[in-house]
Amino acid sequence: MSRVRRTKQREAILNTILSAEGPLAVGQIHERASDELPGLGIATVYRALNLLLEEGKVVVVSLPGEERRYEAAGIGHHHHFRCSGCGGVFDLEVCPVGVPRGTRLPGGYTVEEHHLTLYGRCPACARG
Amino acid sequence: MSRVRRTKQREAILNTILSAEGPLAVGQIHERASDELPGLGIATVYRALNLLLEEGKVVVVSLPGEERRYEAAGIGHHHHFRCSGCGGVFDLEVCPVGVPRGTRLPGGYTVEEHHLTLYGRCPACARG
DNA sequence: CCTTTAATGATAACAATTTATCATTTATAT
DNA sequence: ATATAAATGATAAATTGTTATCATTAAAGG
Repeated sequence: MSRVRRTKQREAILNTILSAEGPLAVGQIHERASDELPGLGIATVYRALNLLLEEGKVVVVSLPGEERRYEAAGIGHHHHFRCSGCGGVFDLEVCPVGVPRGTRLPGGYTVEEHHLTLYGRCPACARG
Repeated sequence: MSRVRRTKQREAILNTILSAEGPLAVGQIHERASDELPGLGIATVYRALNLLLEEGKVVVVSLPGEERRYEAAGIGHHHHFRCSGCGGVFDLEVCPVGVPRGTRLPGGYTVEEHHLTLYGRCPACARG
């Protein structure tokens, strides 16, 4: 008996996420996947995202003060850049944080993880 | 003519924020200030916070995926530690981020600001 | 001590985001 | 090709967080 079916909606949604320059918000996913599949319902996007999360194919990315975004799972430790011009969020490869796991900070705080967001201008917005 | 009045509610709310170990969520502010002033309404907390923001006495702090928090203004550039044990958020003095303003990253991104959150165990939760 | 009116507390109203409902469509095993 | 039930799209409903409303309370200047 089959359980989960393969549909063009889910395919379009996953493709959108996999080909993105960084994590996307639900509205962005809906917009972009709708280009490929006009008429796509927003509820379908939410359902597909929850399924992809359960399957471990996608992870949630939260930036401070912003709505949830979604990006492909398995791209390892990385951080994000938020452009103050276009509002876009991009994956970065650099990790300029000098606090490895296990570091004990003054005050007695033991660091297990960190979350960094860089803000500034992306190349396209740099001249504007 | 007097404009803004000095009330015990606002005083309790500001005291709560000034004496906190880090930024507090609205609910926490309400709880703590209610200890000093039983019966305090949640709407009053919101109103006081908006006033304090306008006056520049308080600033908003957002951690990834969490509701807004509020802390005293004027404590300069700093970051936050979030304890995975008690859920508390604490101010840190360290800034272990090696990306000064103006840095140009590979990919052409120009950094203007950064936002760091460290996760781990606070001293009190370290043994638990 | 009065008077004025800003502030409060309770709660309804809003706004934004996510989930539930349900009739219809469609993937897929036979 | 057909039957079955998962998936979809439209929309209502539920959540969560914040603001507006309004009768009552209480700062604070005279």
